[in-house]
Amino acid sequence: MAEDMLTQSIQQLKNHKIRVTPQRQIILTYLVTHHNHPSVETIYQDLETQLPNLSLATVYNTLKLFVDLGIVIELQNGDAGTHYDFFGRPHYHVVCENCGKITDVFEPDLSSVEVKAAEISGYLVTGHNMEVYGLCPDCQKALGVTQPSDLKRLNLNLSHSE
Amino acid sequence: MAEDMLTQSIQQLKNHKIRVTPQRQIILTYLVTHHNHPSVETIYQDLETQLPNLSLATVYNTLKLFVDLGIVIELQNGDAGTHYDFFGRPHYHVVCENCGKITDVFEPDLSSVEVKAAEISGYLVTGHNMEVYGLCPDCQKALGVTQPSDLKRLNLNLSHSE
DNA sequence: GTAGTTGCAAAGGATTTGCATTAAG
DNA sequence: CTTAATGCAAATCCTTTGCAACTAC
Repeated sequence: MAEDMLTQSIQQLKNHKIRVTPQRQIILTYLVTHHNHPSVETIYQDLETQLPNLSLATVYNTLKLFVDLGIVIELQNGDAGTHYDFFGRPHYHVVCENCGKITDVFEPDLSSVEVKAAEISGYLVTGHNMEVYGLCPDCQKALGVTQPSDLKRLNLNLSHSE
Repeated sequence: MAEDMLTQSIQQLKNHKIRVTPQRQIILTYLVTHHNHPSVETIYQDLETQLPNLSLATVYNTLKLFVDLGIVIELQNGDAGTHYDFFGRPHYHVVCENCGKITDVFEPDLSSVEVKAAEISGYLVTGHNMEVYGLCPDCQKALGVTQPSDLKRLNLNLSHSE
């Protein structure tokens, strides 16, 4: 399964006549096997044992390449940098506005929204990115928030909280 | 209508005991009356006649404040900086991957996705942000692309184009 | 062999911060 | 008055770039 995704993505590189370097294979493998929505820095640190001379610039370049190919998508969670996620199956994300945690959600399918958006806007639609914001279960407990009205008590930098 | 939105947003500042300074009023008015999805730099330049001593830092601070209050949302379009949009009525955006243009779409309502995401993830959901990617009508013409299969001919940095 | 990639360091650019000054309530 | 907000400049941090050395094909 993860193997398939990896093989398929490498084939995609070959189709585009993009060289399959060890760096690209290792970063790709990392992304296929980790669902932790890593930042560039996280990927860089996690791979330093496997690739001692790996350059941050290479991580940046490689991720940009993967994003352009549609293999990987970019995410923001309110922290400083950009996070990345292998996009083998369409899904979207729920982001915790308190701790920045990102959770995958595979339902419902939002392709109908793409169709509708194309009709209304006249764009030739190629994809989408959905982010839902909220408080993750852990932060709800930690903050003593269990219903929407509790949010008003908080002086957090929570967006969308009226 | 635009007046209402402005009054309502200013009331929101007062409710939060946030001072209603001329800078905040002018930036808010700008956002309520412009649907051009401006960057910080654009806002800064457009307001320099009205507020000769306006500081870029104030624009940044003010926008961050408005985002935290949920009055305004942030958008990325692939260009360098962040863009902003007054969020008086829920809507989402279609972004051109070639020229960066951003178009508002007010249908369909996606609140049901929030509900579903909350059920699945256990988050207390407060909002969402949907971005649909594609080629705007102008860029379709300019590039001679009229159907999805034409995208394969392009060597552009288009994400999601396989 | 040769064009595309890498690693490194330096450069670039968006955003934030510190602090004295100003002004909202 | 009191405290938050502003403006300015410097600082910070993420990301990109230039270029010589290297390597996938």
